[in-house]
Amino acid sequence: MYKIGELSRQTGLSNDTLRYYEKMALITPATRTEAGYRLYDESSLSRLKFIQQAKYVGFSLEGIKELLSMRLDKSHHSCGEVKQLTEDKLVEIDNKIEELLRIKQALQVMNDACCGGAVSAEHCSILQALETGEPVKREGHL
Amino acid sequence: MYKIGELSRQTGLSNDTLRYYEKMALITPATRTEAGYRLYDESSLSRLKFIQQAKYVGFSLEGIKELLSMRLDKSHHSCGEVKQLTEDKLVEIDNKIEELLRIKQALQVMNDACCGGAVSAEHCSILQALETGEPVKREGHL
DNA sequence: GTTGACCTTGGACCTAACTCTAGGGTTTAA
DNA sequence: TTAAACCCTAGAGTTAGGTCCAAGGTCAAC
Repeated sequence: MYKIGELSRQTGLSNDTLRYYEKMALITPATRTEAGYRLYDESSLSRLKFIQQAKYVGFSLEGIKELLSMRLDKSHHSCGEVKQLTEDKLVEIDNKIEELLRIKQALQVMNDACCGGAVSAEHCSILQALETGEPVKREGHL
Repeated sequence: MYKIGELSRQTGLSNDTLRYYEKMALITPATRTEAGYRLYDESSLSRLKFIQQAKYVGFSLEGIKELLSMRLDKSHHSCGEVKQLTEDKLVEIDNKIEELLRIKQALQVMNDACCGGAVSAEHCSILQALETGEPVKREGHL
């Protein structure tokens, strides 16, 4: 049985974060000492490893809570249910990527059109593009 | 001169958002009526269009503040300064995209390995992968 | 028997960009 | 003259995922 500091060392999560996860109902200490100290066992540790892994692949704490409930009661959940969660997450990630690519594209066009030199920004094509919403073809002084 | 509601209609931003931008020092009404009503002119409108465009290409309000100060005093800023901002933003976007691609890749591997059927999640490869941090090659029952 | 490391709680604070509320004043049209 | 539509302010609330703080209890070593 570990106290919170030991679990913190094992997982790399701070004491505060562990208590926060408890408040969010992601983990619970196996028991408490008479003095009220949290005591954790191996299952807490494996649960936390699971949580960290799920975080690493982009799940929010809410999503992780769902995953954990399926993990805890595997026999009453199907592969399909679990896979739905990862598929939803994949769609979400794809949308974010697409949005970022849109932004990147727009920025890139503006950026490429600008000379970037020490010349005054008077005719800067970036500022002009932001002004109009239209990409500028090429800077006049080039 | 428009009152705030009119500017709101012109820009699609809420009154609250306009007042918020003012508090963040992004805009200022040209003047006020005796009763204290904000009155805006064309320059406020063009400034807001600029802000909206900059937002659209991923700038934060802080970043926009920098852009605005260069826009306001173009002769004392160089193209290079402006371009630096867009280049920094591009790097930031690229990093975010890369992180999302990493996540997507990890999720995709897990997701592809799972049968996703109505079968019990007892041996679900997704749950196993989250358990171990190792992708599972193929589900046993396949 | 006291120092220092550890643990407890409740609650405040952080970021970013709003959004909403309460309580009140103004303008306009019927 | 009154009702609707508009405007004002200050300040609280929202989201996610923590982080920090104060005030205090516990435990081990020296």
